[in-house]
Amino acid sequence: MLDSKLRFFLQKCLVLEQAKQVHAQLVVNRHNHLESILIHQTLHFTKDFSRNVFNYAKRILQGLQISTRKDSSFSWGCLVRFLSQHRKFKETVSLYMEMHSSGISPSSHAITSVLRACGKTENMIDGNSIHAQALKTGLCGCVYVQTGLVGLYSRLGYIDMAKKAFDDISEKNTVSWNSLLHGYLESGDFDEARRVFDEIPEKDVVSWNLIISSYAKKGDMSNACSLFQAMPLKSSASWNILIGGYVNCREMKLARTYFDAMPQKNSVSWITMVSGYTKSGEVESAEELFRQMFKRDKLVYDAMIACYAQNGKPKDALKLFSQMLESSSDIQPDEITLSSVVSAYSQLGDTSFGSWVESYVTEHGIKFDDLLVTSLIDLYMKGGDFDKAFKLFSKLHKKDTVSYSAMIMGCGINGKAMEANTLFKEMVEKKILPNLVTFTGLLSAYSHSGLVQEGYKCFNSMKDYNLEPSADHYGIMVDMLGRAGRLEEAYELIKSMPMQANAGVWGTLLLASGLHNNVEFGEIACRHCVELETDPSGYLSRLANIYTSVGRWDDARKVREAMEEKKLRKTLGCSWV
DNA sequence: ATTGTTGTCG
Repeated sequence: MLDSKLRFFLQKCLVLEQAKQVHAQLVVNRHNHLESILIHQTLHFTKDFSRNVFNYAKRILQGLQISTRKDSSFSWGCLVRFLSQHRKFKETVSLYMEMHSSGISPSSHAITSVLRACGKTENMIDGNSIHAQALKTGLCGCVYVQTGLVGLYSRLGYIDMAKKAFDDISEKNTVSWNSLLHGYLESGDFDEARRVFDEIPEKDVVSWNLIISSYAKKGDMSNACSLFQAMPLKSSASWNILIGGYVNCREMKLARTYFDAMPQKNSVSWITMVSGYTKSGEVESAEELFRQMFKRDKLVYDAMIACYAQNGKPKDALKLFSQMLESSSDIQPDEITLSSVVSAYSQLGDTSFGSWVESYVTEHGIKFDDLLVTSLIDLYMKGGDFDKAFKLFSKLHKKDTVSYSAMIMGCGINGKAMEANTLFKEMVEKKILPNLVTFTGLLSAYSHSGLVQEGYKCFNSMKDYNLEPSADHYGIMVDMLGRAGRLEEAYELIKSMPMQANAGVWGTLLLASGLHNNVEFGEIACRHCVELETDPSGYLSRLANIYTSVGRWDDARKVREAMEEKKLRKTLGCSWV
């Protein structure tokens, strides 16, 4: 009688404080066996992750004395599942291991949760041993556990093992089928995936979403779209997948069409659109959407801050960041937010923010991951704080193309050719492939140090890495040759460019011509600049200076007059070439 | 309970 009353009361138990009161009652009345249910209820009704609730539940669990093996297995399972549901995957695995070493046999809840966690963290080693434990404890007859195994092997790319686990399931449900489908898609076996999809007896919305998502990822939007139209019931995720597909193809107009047509937009829809506008550089459109958003979560802020940071608007990024800090207390920046913010500060050349981030991270228990460290390396290198940058660089768990490029780029800006060269050699030895940014850094390092021969060698070696020099790379070469006084050579290099030379490249030649008082190339360069830019006054005054420096006062005066009269560009262009 | 969609560094 009392049991059922308490049970009923426990179901109403939503908040930690209430749970504590009930717990006290249970202890007084020695209802130890109900404490497991209390743990379950408390965790079950905690929608957002709360460290307090978790610690509380764990404390009760450790204090359980007269509980049966079955009770504690159940409670541990609830706790493990709680962590997994709130995406604390590393902790999920360690809690499971703690349970295992306490001699508690796992429940099916615990096994499925920990399998999921292993899948998400790509932890095959623990995944395998958990598989073995499931076999030993006889839980491999449970569909959920078996499906969990299919999911684990699918996610980690062991499609043969996934298939084997799938075949072992006697009563396959749709989730089992979907997990297998996911496996074939993940392993890139698209034909088999399509066969599995067609074979699924009762396709649900996830089955459709999986196959549509794979078409969208391949960029095959016509198939993605026709399947989308064919599916009987669409979820928000279905729409988001389609929108995401168009975003990946830079088809922002179409993405917007579906976004506008979508009946129930969720946060993912908005973020997908904002990040799409970010990649295509349409900052105003992103802003427009951001303004329209009624409820902004952390990820939306992250997306918008990244939008500003990636599109050369660091001040706007910082403004939004401080707005985010002020807006509400439950939105807390994490390592992802901070890496965009650091990138903004880096563009402003403000190194002082680095120490703020470093203390903020330790104070708030934010993960200091390689991505955030890389953005700090960039900040310190650009600001000339090489000691800090090198220290962080050595602390990276895994050095990759981006972190090496950040280092080399910093060397380039600061004219450290030796260091850049050493870093480059190091990365080649480690088989880390350089990319266009790496070479931008290297070339500018050589250019700043006047190492023309090295620069040429480097420029020519780009094709060995299947890299096509961009206009910027040509620009650096022109700068290097120009500074060395090899203007003719620089001009020839520009003429050999496979793409149209931009105003930046010609402007570099103009600058170099001024450095060496060379009228011939100064005129050529200036003519091109005037053609390419709307406001030519800067270029014209440079040319005028060149005329002055060689004593051609008349020409200098003509150019200056023309500038003031604001004559049409065309007229100007013809008058002195 | 197990599956699908979103944000970060050069």
